[in-house]
Amino acid sequence: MKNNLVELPISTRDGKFIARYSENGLAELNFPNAKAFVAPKRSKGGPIPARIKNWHRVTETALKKTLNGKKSKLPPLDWNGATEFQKSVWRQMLKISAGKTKSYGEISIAIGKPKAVRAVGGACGANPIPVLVPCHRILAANKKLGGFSGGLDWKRKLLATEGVKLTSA
DNA sequence: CCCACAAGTCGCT
DNA sequence: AGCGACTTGTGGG
Repeated sequence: MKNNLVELPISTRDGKFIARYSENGLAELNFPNAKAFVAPKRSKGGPIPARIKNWHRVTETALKKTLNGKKSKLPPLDWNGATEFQKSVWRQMLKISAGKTKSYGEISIAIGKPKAVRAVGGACGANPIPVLVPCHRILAANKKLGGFSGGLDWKRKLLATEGVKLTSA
């Protein structure tokens, strides 16, 4: 498997995100995780293909708008290697509009496997593109916050920005 | 209210 | 093959 991903930073008021692009589109987006943060080494000397620059521009706009609770056009997403199950889950998440939420249970029903709630949680955690693929809009059954692999702080902040009310916790 | 348990699916060891 | 993961519903103390 070739790992020719191009890394590009995106500076926002919430920190610097790292976007990774493959030949097919946006493959990964990372939170400005202060600790595990590694300075992006943009494709060793190689020039960045024009289409990637173009995607990056779209990604940057989309990310900033999303951080402001607005929806926006997304760049092509490269779900390379993902299983059909995961893609189904992520597709459902993309349908959630800003300010709205769904539960893991609702997602599992939407993909025709009402009992696969736990698997949905797993797929969520495996989501390589947080924020743009709104895994943060997925709440536990009774509108509880649930968990978030990118850090609960982010989930809270993102939901607060979108005006979502949480039942508790 | 809090704890324990089981169930469907994926990915890592 | 076994276990944990961003869960959920049920049962008991």
